[in-house]
Amino acid sequence: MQGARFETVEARRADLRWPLPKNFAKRLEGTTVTGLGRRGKYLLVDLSNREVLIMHLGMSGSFRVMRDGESATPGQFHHERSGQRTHDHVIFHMSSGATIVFNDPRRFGFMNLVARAALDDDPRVRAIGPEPLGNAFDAAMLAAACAGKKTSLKAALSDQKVVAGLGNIYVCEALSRARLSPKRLASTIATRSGAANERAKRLVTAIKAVLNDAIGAGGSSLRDHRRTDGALGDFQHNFRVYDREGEPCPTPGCRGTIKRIVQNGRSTFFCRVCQT
DNA sequence: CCGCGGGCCTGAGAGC
DNA sequence: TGCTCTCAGGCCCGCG
Repeated sequence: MQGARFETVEARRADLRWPLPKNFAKRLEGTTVTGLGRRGKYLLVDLSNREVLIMHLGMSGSFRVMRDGESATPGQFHHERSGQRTHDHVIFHMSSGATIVFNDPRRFGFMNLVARAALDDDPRVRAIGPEPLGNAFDAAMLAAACAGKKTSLKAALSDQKVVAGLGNIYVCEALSRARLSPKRLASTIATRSGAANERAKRLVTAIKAVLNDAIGAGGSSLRDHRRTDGALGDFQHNFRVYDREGEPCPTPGCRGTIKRIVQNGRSTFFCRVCQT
């Protein structure tokens, strides 16, 4: 997409999580992509008309990139009926010859167009916390964001204002690696004590490591996630706790069993023995 | 202000 | 076979 022009845009369904903006396809057609970026889980496409295309995958969204006449291998996708993929809601035909297909069975994803200048003032975008893989994200920064929070560590890490980009899987996995309980009060990694500082450091190290490992493995394909070439990610095979209720804890020397509990309406997987 | 529960959607899998 | 029920990678909204 970088440097290419939108030649044709197909909006096959206008009702994603929210309605697509007025004249969505027409506003995109003819513009050129001047930059591609991301903030937290928001995908940002800078356009030559000074607008930004904002996209979010929600729970089940994925992008497929095809070049020239390439088509999907039969059976490569879920949601395929008699050769036709269902839930292909938006299709970008680019001047580079690439076709980008947005597929989203549950339609919790969305797309929007806003003026570039307005984006920086958008309260939602402004509220997004630090990028976890950035150099600025360290124990002190995480501790500051957790200070005074009267909520669980699990809920704090899931809060995009505390740190950007962590979802249910990677919060569970980071807490497992850091050997911290998801039920622990978030503020207990932020008090002015050596122990709290140690916990914050361990957690930051774990967050960065799990994200780097997952990215290296192409992400976690539980159901809908695909890489842009259609291939499955592999990180689901490396989960320590997520979706592993009843299995032995993988921590060396730990005799615990992975438990599933519900926090804030979401499943949490963890080991009560080594995660304290 | 904060935290919580419900809602938005479709599909897969379990149990009967 | 087919029904009902639960659960799923996220986020917004209204309520207390």
